[in-house]
Amino acid sequence: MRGQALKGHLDLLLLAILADGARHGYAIIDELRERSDEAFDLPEGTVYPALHRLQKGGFLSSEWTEVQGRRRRTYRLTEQGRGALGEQRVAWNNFTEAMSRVLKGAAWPDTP
Amino acid sequence: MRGQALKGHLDLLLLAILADGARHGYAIIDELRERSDEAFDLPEGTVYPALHRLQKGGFLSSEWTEVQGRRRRTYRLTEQGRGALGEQRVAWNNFTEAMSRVLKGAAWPDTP
DNA sequence: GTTGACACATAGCTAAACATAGTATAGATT
DNA sequence: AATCTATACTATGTTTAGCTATGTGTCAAC
Repeated sequence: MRGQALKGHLDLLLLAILADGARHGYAIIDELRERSDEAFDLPEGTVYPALHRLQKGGFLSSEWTEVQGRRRRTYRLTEQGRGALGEQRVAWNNFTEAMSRVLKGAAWPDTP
Repeated sequence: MRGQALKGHLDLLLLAILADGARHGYAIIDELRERSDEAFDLPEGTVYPALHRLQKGGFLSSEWTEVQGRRRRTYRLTEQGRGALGEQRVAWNNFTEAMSRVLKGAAWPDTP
């Protein structure tokens, strides 16, 4: 996927993944890749800072766990995060609808 | 509409508007606002630099016209711009489909 | 003992949307 | 006459957020 498409929509993706249950960062990356059919193959440098930002904003909580010698930081949605997910879903729907209205008006270059 | 949602999708919008015929910057802003039902009310500081960027990239051509004492720079799609519009439409579809796949998996906070 | 998957962190770059301000004309309002 | 509003473009600077790059460390496999 071309790079900057998900600008501004990454938070929604992360919140949506975590709405299905608490996960650690690496697992979130995996699941994003799988659910999107490889479309979203996000680098760690994208996801980890975003998770930190969301936690700082109060949308996520986290705790350290240790699994077979490997430390993991497991994130889960807060109440506020659940609310934000709902809002961002609505915003996403509004956005795509506005996009379609604009795109619908335009002539298709490939179809005469 | 919340500001930064269209990050990375503005070019597609501009190309789509211009696919219906040549227009000058201010008219593009107007039509974007109308077609989107006020959702996209973009400031000039967003649109004009984007038009310059698209022209610099070879996707648009422009010429000065004078209408009732007011100078206008009228933009039109180049052949390359028409191609880019097609590509970006496909990319947009892929993007929204990937988003829905991720969002579909997630539990809705409002619906039990 | 080196490679590769797992798992996290962060300093710094960059692009792009946006804020802000400035220039200038035309027409309506005061 | 003066001011305001809409029209129309330009330039400068800020900010945000995704990404690159790099570093740390564990474990299993080869």
